[in-house]
Amino acid sequence: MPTLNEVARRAGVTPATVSNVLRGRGRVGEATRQRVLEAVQALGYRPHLSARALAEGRPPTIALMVSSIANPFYPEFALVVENALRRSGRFLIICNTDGDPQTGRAYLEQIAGTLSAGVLVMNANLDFADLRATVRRGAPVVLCMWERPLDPPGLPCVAVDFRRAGELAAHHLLTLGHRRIGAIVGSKVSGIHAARYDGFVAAMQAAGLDGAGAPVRYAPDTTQGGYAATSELLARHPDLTAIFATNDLPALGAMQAAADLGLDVPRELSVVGITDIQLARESRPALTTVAVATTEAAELAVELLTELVEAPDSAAGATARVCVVPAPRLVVRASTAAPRTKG
Amino acid sequence: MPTLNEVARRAGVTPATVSNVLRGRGRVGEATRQRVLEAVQALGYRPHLSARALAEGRPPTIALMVSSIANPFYPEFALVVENALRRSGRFLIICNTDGDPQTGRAYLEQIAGTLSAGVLVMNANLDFADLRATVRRGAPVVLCMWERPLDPPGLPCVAVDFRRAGELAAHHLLTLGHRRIGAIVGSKVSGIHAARYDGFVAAMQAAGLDGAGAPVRYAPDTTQGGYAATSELLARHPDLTAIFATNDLPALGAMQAAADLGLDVPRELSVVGITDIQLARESRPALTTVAVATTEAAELAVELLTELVEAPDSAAGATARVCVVPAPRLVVRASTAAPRTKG
DNA sequence: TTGAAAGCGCTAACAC
DNA sequence: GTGTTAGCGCTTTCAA
Repeated sequence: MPTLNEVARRAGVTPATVSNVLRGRGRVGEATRQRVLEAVQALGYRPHLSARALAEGRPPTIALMVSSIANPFYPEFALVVENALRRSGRFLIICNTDGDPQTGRAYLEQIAGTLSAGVLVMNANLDFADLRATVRRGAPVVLCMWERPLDPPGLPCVAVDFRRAGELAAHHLLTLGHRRIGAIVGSKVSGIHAARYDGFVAAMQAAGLDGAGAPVRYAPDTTQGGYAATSELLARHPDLTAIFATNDLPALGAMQAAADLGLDVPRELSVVGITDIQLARESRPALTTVAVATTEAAELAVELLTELVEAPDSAAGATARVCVVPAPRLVVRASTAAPRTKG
Repeated sequence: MPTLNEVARRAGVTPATVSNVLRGRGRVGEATRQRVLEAVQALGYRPHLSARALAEGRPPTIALMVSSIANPFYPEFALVVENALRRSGRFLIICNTDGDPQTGRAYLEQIAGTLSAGVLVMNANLDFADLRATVRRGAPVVLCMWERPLDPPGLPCVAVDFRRAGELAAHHLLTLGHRRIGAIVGSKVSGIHAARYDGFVAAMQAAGLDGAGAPVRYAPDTTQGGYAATSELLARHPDLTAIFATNDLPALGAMQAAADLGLDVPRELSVVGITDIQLARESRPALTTVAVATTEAAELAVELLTELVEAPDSAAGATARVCVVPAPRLVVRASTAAPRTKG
């Protein structure tokens, strides 16, 4: 592969000039400019990105940390991220942590700052201490889809009001007339779905019900998790008329469980989720859910990170800016309906 | 961030020695070894991957080209790829081509050889000429999931016998007693699903039916595509008792169309797909499909590419090795059954 | 407007 | 065993 030097030689100029031409820096005479361009063309020259990364002090690369890219939510997000990065001439490294903080730390230590200029963090179960260390090492970190806008994490983040999302979902069920509602909370209590559940509880209480006392199960954030949780809930509380799930995947699992139990959704059981992933539209019955602004969040996250990466690095860490995306909104589909009149 | 040099200074040795210690090359005295390790520890040193890439002449990175990571098949594949790479200390760059050869070429030209040591190609609609140019530039290319083992593409590849998969799927329907079967072929005729359709036609003919004459629709490789194609097929040929789709996504779309038409699957319409993606298990009814060895293919692809990347580069391009994964196998679930007796 | 030169952080011969 | 010396290909002052 031809190098800058070879191009320079061929054009009868120095490497510095070629560099200037290629990146539009510094003044270059139109004649030399042309000669350089021709040489580039003739040789099929492409800049060596690793060399450039070294010289510039930062790679054209961003890392996206996820627990598993196979979770149906992540690819939708990653797609937008990749597009946004591509537009700015950057590239995307996918880091699967397998939900293991150790793996996450290993990734951060290896590539942050040396192979990736910055880090985008989805729900990857990372230690905040590791993230802060990463920032100290000079690689900005942005948290994507932070759940509680009012309770900033001390790191730059894009926040989504998931508490509100929980409220909206619960409120929808209540409005339909449901009173005996079971809740499925993805990941552990202290986990990131707490805000969504808080919203549910609040909406229930606002309706004069004992929200915190409603049947609840904590389950892995998967269809299987939702399936198992629903089976249990229904076994223990056969009178439930609706299921509130903090995420779409468990909600989809709830619908499967209902189907396997011979329960008609929504006639005999209503199900509502949160997020509005692609699958929610495609399931039968289609899932009623609360849509969050995924695309906007992804774009904001990239924008924010890009800014930090390019910032004169002092200002970067100090800011810890919080961007809030548009409010979640209810999307009514076919998985919810008024409860059957008893009898 | 501390550099090799600083570590060396602190340990009272030269950079070369530190390098040797860190990568276990060359002989180093146990005492110095310890001192170096301590210095590394104390300073929190991590190698600068971009610098190393430059010096070694190749980055620790592999590019995976896909048309869109949001296609449910890719993340499953990418997950395995990432894991395999991680085990060998490499990193994964995701390149979405949006199905556009131009975008694909731009990616290849930019990163192949300079930011990624090699390229893994899924069905990303790339020009073969561009791929060959990439190889010439020194970046090995491996085609993942090549469809026709008997018809190698002239590039190293991992092949899956999709023709056989098509046969298996069709044969299953025929065995159940179906005779009026509609086919949905993902992507265009000349496209990569041709082998699967060939298998279908062959199986039909073997059963004494006019395979090539069976109702067929070409559709985008998506649920929507399958939905639309099924609606059309059923409108035109109300007597169809089964749908054969060359991929799971369109098959899932077919089931949705059936549901929306009030047709019971499998009682009134059987549906079979190919691939066995996660969703196939999770749909209701669960999809009968032909499983291909995705995991094995992903691992083989990484293995093959790694070999080529590390090869003394002359031998690399010449080989064009073809690895074949285990044969596809039928997975019977709930979306297929014997056709209803007429009347 | 262009050139010369120093260096980014690391590796790899080869010499001691 | 350990040090010396050259780069890898590019960017970026600073001079000319």
